[in-house]
Amino acid sequence: MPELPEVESIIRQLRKTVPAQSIKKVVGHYKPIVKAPWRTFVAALAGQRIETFSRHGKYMFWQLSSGTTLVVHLRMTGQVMVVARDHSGDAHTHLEIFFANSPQKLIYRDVRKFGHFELIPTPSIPEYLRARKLAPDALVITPAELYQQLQRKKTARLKAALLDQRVIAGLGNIYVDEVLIREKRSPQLPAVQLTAVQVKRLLKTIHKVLAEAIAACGTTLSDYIYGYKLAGEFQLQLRAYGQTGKPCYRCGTKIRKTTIAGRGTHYCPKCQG
DNA sequence: ATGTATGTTGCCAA
DNA sequence: ATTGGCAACATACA
Repeated sequence: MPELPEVESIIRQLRKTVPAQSIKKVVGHYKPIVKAPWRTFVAALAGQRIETFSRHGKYMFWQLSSGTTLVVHLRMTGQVMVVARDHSGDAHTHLEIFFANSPQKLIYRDVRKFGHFELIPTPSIPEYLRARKLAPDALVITPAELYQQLQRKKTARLKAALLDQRVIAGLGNIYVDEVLIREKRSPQLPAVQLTAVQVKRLLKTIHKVLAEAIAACGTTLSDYIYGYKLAGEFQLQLRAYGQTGKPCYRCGTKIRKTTIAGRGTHYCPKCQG
């Protein structure tokens, strides 16, 4: 579910709401969410404060006072939220983090259990990104870098290339479709065919769409940020994703849906060829 | 009811 | 080396 704008919205909310106190207790209801042995995880968190929250693409980094960082990836359905200490979780609540002297707790909920928590030394964050071959974040990457990555693609279509986190980090299925319809660019186009000038314009559109989505607190339905007073209102501005059969905002042609690289792809057959 | 789709990513094999 | 397919899991909806 969460792409760059959603993760950014969540991080901003966490900065405002996660207690500054040290962690008092960690409870696991479904421990495989955590990559480390459970005892190791509990020992690493106990007594630490979560000092900073940062993001690269869809990865979150929660920096602990001890010099360890918690890498959190929500995959499709992960949710983190701060709720009352006595809030009773449902069957999908897998982790609970309690703080000293705080009426609040931080919980992790994930219907599909794809998300995960990892423990790494804070100084090795760059190494972690390198090991995953993660491209620069979509808000940071330069036109030249994006062009270079797209040029390396032999046959991949633009849609598939933009979903590839080793090309540009942070875009997912929703925002790629939203960017391409605004750019009047076919998702089927071989990525390698874009010129440097076209890539520069494409990146501008990427920045614009992401900025608008962040301003709207993301797209995904209210529940992704359940517990917060944030709705995720970018869905009101969707022009392609989920709009199958509806008129294109630009020319009125009906939006079509197809499959590219295994992903549902929404596009205007007239504007986007 | 049975099959299909769902925002992600890593692993597999062609 | 690249790329597409599938699995990990649970739910909603034709």
